[in-house]
Amino acid sequence: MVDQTQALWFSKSMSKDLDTVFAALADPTRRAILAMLLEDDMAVTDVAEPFEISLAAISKHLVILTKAGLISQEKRGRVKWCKLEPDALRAASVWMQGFGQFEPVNLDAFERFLEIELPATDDT
Amino acid sequence: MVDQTQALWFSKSMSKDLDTVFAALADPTRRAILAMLLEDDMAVTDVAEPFEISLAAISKHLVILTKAGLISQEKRGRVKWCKLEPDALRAASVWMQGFGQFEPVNLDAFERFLEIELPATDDT
DNA sequence: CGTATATTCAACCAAATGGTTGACCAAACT
DNA sequence: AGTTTGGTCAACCATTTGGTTGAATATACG
Repeated sequence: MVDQTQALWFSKSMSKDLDTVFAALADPTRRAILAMLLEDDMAVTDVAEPFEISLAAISKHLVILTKAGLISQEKRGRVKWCKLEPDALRAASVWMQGFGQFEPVNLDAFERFLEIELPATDDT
Repeated sequence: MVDQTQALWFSKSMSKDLDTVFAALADPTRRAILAMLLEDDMAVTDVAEPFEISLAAISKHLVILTKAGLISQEKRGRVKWCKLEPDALRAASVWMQGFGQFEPVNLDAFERFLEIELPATDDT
């Protein structure tokens, strides 16, 4: 039933983390923003420019991405710069990789994999 | 590695795919269900058993997971069996890998895994 | 047959989401 | 100083989401 492996991905902090990260990634506008930031850091106005929605809407998206830890924002002068923080994707990536190894035989390997990878990711 | 996947992120169908997959993963109940199905196929009632919400709510979650392609459901007799479909996670994994500028934790192992698994693409 | 079991459906509800607009504040440029 | 620029805030709106309940539909069992 519920074994030790599951305790890791059911842990409260981890689960809340994954909630916000996956929810942030579920919106195409936000994924597009992340893709833009992959090329370079950008000011909020420049992030908003290619989209047809209002600047305020983009600002909200950026807040969501920031809360998910997927980007960081630093204000220099009156300009707020947005920077990709790909580390936040690691927890989600690790979680997802567990489902790739679908064969029950590989479950032990996944368990070991989690124990190695998770401590480097989440220590809040 | 980045430019190869780049075309994928912007394609409309892919984007809609990612919408539904990431949205499905954003709910802790649904992730818990996936984790349960990792161990074995299960009937809807058995999936619902450890949760405190109603069976109907679980049934809805299973519909969402099915639409995202993350599970499949097969009705045998009056029992509907739920089966994990980890292939659906692959698209999301690949998308996330594009942001893999961050120091690869163990993503090279994941890449090798992808190369092994990708040709064995089974249809639903 | 009648009844229990497995699952979904339909109607409803509260809360969250993604968007708008206009007011607002702080920094920069004349 | 006054005005433009960069960005957020607040109030609103429509839609979606995640949950409930009770009725409905199969399928199995005795």
